[in-house]
Amino acid sequence: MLTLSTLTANDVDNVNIKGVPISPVKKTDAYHHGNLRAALIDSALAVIIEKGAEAVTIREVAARTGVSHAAPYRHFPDKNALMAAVAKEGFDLMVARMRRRMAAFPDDPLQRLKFCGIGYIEFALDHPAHYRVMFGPGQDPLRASEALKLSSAASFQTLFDAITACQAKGVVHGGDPMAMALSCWAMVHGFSMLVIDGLVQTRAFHSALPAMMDGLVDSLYFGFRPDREPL
Amino acid sequence: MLTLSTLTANDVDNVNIKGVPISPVKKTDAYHHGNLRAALIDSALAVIIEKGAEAVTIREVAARTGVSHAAPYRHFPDKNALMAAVAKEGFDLMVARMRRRMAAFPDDPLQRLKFCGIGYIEFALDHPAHYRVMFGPGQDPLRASEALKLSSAASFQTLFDAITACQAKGVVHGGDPMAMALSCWAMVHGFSMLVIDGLVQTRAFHSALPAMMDGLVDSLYFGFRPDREPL
DNA sequence: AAATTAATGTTGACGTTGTCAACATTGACG
DNA sequence: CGTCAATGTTGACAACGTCAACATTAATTT
Repeated sequence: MLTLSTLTANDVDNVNIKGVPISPVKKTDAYHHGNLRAALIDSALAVIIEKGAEAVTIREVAARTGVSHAAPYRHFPDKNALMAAVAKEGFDLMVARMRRRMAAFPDDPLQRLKFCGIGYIEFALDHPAHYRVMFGPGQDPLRASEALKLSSAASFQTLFDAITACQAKGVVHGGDPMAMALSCWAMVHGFSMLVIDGLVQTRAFHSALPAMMDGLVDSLYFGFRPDREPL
Repeated sequence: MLTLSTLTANDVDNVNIKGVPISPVKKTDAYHHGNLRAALIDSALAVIIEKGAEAVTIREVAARTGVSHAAPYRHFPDKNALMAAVAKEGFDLMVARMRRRMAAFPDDPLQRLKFCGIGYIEFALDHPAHYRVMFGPGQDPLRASEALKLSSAASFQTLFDAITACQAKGVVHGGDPMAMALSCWAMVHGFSMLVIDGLVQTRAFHSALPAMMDGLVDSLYFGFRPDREPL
């Protein structure tokens, strides 16, 4: 869930107060912005964080960036293209987070797999606005740009590679790695979405998030069979 | 993924042809519709199926129902309330599907749990438009009506009860049923969302959906440990 | 049966949206 | 210095969500 406590400094461009209309940011009286495309993406993300992806408007994003309402159309064919750029950035950041978490265990593939998944969930919960855009209904993978497809595929590929590395070491069973990767992905994606949408908190789960994540790991490694060793 | 082959008769109110503007349905020249609230929900669902939840407009829904653009405001305070009504209906249908699947195994709690999850996924994949609205960003659980909260909670409760029944019979391990229910829910929700959003097909998974579901069940029951019996 | 009230529908309007065309400004290039 | 391309602005359009005021009809009360 997006709360002030889950925000990081990297998430926030600025903060507006409820009921106070935004004053357009005046850029430095120069006609050419110089880096408008990137600035628009940053502003869009700020609006997503504050108000949700569905509240983003091209006009507000332009105003926050200090340009007129039609300027974005010089850098993005339409609104959806701007949102797709936000999504691509999110995938790149998420893969970086997954890989950084894995890097702490260079010689232990099972831990690498575990922290690959933990990195995924941490990113999603630290950047719920980004995550919602990355996996929102507005993103049709069949119409995505090649750049976005590559960024999106990298997250699954990272997970898949972590599983095949475990199989090579013999620390997981030797079944179909695609099916195993799908199970992992479904689990981490489903959990992330449920928490972001506030569906977990509303059921008063009594565990902290780390304990919930441990529960997911436990379920995936040991399964539900009654004859397993207790955690 | 929404295709003509996955639609059921219950999904479709009518079908429009691309490029052909909708002609407003003229109702029977009566001033009072008589059942407008339900008709608006049906029309909204039809638009969601055809164009996606984000393309729904109050004006188009009203036109398809044969009333003026302001008539919906006599039955719903705003657009989001209409979408929430669509979501509630979806939860009710989903829980009915889950329970109907479970009913085939009155004396086998493990099969009941398995088919509870399968019923969940089947509903989501048979009714992707409904499912997207049910779990979309537009639905804030903290602001949901009591009716919607109850309908939403019923799906989790059904899953939770299936797990505690398994524990009572000793066919799953005796850990925290809440954590186990969360793992199940994350798995079925994540899988459903990934398929609906087209993220699974684009990775060329070579299994049919039933085999994919078996893979999820396998992962959740047996886990990834290498010392388990092969499926 | 008539009058009154409530429910429900319509018309028109407003502010905002996404997006486009035409024009304006400035940086890059020859 | 002139030309061109990139990029920004202004203004306009159709459509949106939602509201107020009005219109119609069903239900209720007298």
